[in-house]
Amino acid sequence: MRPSDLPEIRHLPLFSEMLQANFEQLMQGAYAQNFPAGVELIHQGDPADFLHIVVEGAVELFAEWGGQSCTMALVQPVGTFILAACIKDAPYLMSARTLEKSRIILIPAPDLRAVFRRDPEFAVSTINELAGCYRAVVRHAKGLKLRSSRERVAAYLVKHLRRVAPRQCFDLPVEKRLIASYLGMTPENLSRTLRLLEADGVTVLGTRVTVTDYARLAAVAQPDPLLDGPDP
Amino acid sequence: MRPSDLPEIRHLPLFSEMLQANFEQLMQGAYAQNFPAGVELIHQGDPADFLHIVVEGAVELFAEWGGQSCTMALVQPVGTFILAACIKDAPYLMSARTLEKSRIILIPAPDLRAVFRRDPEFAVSTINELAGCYRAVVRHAKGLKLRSSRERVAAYLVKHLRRVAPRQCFDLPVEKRLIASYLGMTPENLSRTLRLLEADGVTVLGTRVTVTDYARLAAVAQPDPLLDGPDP
DNA sequence: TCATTAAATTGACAAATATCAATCATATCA
DNA sequence: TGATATGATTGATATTTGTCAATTTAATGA
Repeated sequence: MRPSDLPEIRHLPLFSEMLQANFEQLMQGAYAQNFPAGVELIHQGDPADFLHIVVEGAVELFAEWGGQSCTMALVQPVGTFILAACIKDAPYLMSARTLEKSRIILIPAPDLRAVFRRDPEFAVSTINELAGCYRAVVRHAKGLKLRSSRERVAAYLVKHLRRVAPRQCFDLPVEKRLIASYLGMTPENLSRTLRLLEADGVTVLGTRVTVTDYARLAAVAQPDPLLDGPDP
Repeated sequence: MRPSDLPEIRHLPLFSEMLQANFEQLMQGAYAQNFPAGVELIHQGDPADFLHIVVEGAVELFAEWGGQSCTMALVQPVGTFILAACIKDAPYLMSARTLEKSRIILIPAPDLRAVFRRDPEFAVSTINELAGCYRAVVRHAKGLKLRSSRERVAAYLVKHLRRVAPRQCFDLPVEKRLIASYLGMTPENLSRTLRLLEADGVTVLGTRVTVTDYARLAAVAQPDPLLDGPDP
């Protein structure tokens, strides 16, 4: 574990409120590992051994069934994943792979479970973290069921325009095939949809997204905090 | 609050481990209410005031956007809902309505938040409850993205055959239009799909489902605990 | 730099799913 | 019990989305 990792982790909402002694103990059992891009960190169905924290790089959470695969979430620094499986001591529901060269902190699941039994502040933080994760998946499921693929794409663009940059343009954070999979559609369908959205005030050239008419795009997306998350 | 309500609630995993004193305090602020069928208990977007517990009847959680609506979950006795919104003190992501005459216990959200800060056992139970809810939605989202509607219907039947009754037949727990909405399809599509599944060892007459060839149906559904939940 | 691989795009087509309308069945209630 | 409303089913059709194949574009590494 690198000394510079600690403050970053300590500042995560999940760890910021707990007692220093407990944090130190948690970190004592933890270790860091560097992975190249494209490494499968965990495989769905395996027993949950470690809470994972992405310190550098990017990780894709994906799911497989019947020979297919789909992206479920993207974790970027500094973020944790598969907390719920660790807590329930249950098999992972999702697999995870690095999208780029990544640095991951691993905290043994039993340590985690032991500490939140002792440290009420950490328990409260865990509760808040889980509640947040739950709400994020509910929003995602709502989007899948209530919006058409065109609306999902528009909403994705609006969301990133507001979050990543308040300006008229931004770069897509990952490959389009991942975005397509995350949005529950094929790459071909995404490609065509982006082309069609040019009539609604947005142009995509490579990874560069330029919004020429926000109102028009928003009219397609109908952004809603109950589907897209809170405004900031 | 009826005296007979208490033991039932106390036996819920969420409340079974906490100190009696804290349970009593929680129940002191709580109250019960009886509702006829078809009442909207909560509306998405409203601030989260109360944790809801269904003691009798049945409640549908649904979501709305752009003039459409879809079923997200079904809560039956004895079960809780919208815990996450209460914890985060955030707007409800889903609306809820009674499907039949129902008896609901309401626990003020601030009481809830106060008690799990004091009672570590309750905090741990809350963590487990939330982790379970999270995993349930993840499984639901996986099903929506990875399975076709035919496969979702088959999986739904297999799941209920194993859960509700180990025998060859059972009754659908709710109206077909709700099942369709829950599975992310139209009632017409569900109707046709059920007819087509007759070639795969299942017959549906009204609400009665009869499975004549489990192996065949299971071959369509490819049941998987990572999508359908644990076996029991 | 070029060669090689992977991703993105495009077109033609097929399949899945939704929509609309009509009918049938079922439940509810006066 | 019969009248009425609601849900379920069915057929015809439109729309959406996926699949397959071919090509272009971009990224990567020797």
